[in-house]
Amino acid sequence: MSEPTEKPAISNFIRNIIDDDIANNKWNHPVTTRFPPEPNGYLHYGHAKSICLNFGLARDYAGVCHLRFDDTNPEKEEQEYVDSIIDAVRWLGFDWGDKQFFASDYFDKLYAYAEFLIEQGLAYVDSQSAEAMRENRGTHIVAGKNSPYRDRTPAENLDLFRRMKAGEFADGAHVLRAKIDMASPNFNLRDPVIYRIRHAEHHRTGNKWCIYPLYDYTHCISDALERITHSVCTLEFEDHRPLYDWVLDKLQPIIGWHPQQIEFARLNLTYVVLSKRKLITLVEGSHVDGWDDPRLPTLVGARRRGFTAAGFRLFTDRIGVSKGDSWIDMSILEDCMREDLNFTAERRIAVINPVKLIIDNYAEAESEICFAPNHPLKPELGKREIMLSRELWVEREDYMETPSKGYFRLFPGNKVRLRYGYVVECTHAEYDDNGNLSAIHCNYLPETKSGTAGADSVKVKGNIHWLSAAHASAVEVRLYDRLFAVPHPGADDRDYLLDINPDSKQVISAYIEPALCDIAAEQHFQFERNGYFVSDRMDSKAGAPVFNRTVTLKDTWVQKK
RNA sequence: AGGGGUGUCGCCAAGUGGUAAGGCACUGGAUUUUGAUUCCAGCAUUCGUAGGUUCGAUCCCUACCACCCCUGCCA
Repeated sequence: MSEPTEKPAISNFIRNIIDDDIANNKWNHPVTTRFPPEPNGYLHYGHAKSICLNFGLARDYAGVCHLRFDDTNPEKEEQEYVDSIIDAVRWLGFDWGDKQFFASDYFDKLYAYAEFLIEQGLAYVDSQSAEAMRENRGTHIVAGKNSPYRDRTPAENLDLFRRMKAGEFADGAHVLRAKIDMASPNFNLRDPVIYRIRHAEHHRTGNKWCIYPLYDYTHCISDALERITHSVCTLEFEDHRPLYDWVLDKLQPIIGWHPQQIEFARLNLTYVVLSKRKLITLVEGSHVDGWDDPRLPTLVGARRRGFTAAGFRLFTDRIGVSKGDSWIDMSILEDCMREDLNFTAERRIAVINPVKLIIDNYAEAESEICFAPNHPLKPELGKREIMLSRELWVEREDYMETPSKGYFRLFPGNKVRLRYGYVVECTHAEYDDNGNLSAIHCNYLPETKSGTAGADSVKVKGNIHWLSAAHASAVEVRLYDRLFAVPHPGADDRDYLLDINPDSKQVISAYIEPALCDIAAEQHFQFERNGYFVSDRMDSKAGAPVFNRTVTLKDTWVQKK
């Protein structure tokens, strides 16, 4: 077994473009990408794809990837989100050195370039109302109408624009528009607004500005100023590329750099929702326990769930990148987490759904030590001691009064191994007044202790985990499952809230090895035969960890049933 | 007077005028004190459909079909 490494990347359309550019020495500049979030919310799995893609490209081509906050909308953006985004990208394992920028860093330049466009007759101040502008924009089949203000002179525009900046006008009184083509079949070119008046405090520039540039104008210029070579964004910006190119073409004389915008298909994942609007509803409607709920597809949630950065990187490589709309099944992500955790996580024992197993021929007062390896793939991690005694906790699912075909665990007359301990033969079980299983009885075979010469003298198929009832500790464990019960929540205009999986969170008390009580927060373990768990980084307390189930182990037995 | 994209195995995804990579899933079989892991083998005569060009087409041409995106002073 070797460490799961991220394989050499296979060809994709973005790499092909970069390879060509390098072959042609197009840039004479290191490959430079950027991850450009707007700090107005929490990052989710979809962002992880973009982050791994952009930073991965920079890493593979020995270039750099900038982290740039697209903070041009003062009404929505907050420092809190900036901080959480920084945490998330770092957590995913990437580093951007001093290449951290804000679009708001460029407000002065953006403004100066706007004056340049006005002077060139390429932008004008429009004083129509928002409604009038919408009406005059036209439709799919009708060309837009020119604004009555479209022919203002550069001098008049300059004067108005400067007064907009000076705060002489109310919000919405005027906008600055690029003068392109109101009849263009591409709406983005029907004289797009590039500046609007907003008397609002900005999280970084405070009250310095009351006019703010819009995305299409800001993004391309920010890219160019940072000498980005490949500006990778999602498909819905394909229609914006002509505008991206228009702005940079017009500004070529003063900026002299023109990155290539490349669009890829955003991530679609089954069994979750990724739209910001829906995530907000889930949080505000208390369908989940906040933005870092382990069931939510946010990165803060993923981290609490026990998902790992390496797992996300593996996932990104595994799903590839293309321009085709596609749906990735949640099982792919879960499997990536298993693959990482299988190598990474130490093994421990926990009994999640306990029932007593009584070894009738084991002396009541007695107990003994058994040894369990901490990681079957890494013997260098050593072994730990586990106490065995007469009364044990085992999983309810490990007993069947009348076994179904192929079942090879506990049932009367059958032998199984108590993992790392003895082979026992099941004799009978007890039931309470309600008919529920209350205890299982067995006898052990003293010569079969694991690690002794006679260990293999009796061959058994079944192998179950257990904990000494007298020694085990009880802790809170949260069993998480997929948030939605169907692959495509809300498909066919159904209310997606109706598709929520009612059993996505189960809080239970489970038994664990006593030493586990002292572990630190955010430690990953495989609870043998149960799955991967992590000590919750928010709710664990000294001596009293809380465990979150990250993902179960693959189980071909339940599949067969 | 609409425009921009995408269609290759169940799910992703390479490829490209010379006869369909890879991964995941799945199915066998081996190993296994986790029904896990690991290992080995199998898994598209076919590339949305129909025509055309060509010795040869998934690739070029034509038409058609399906799906996604676009009329914020959001990003």
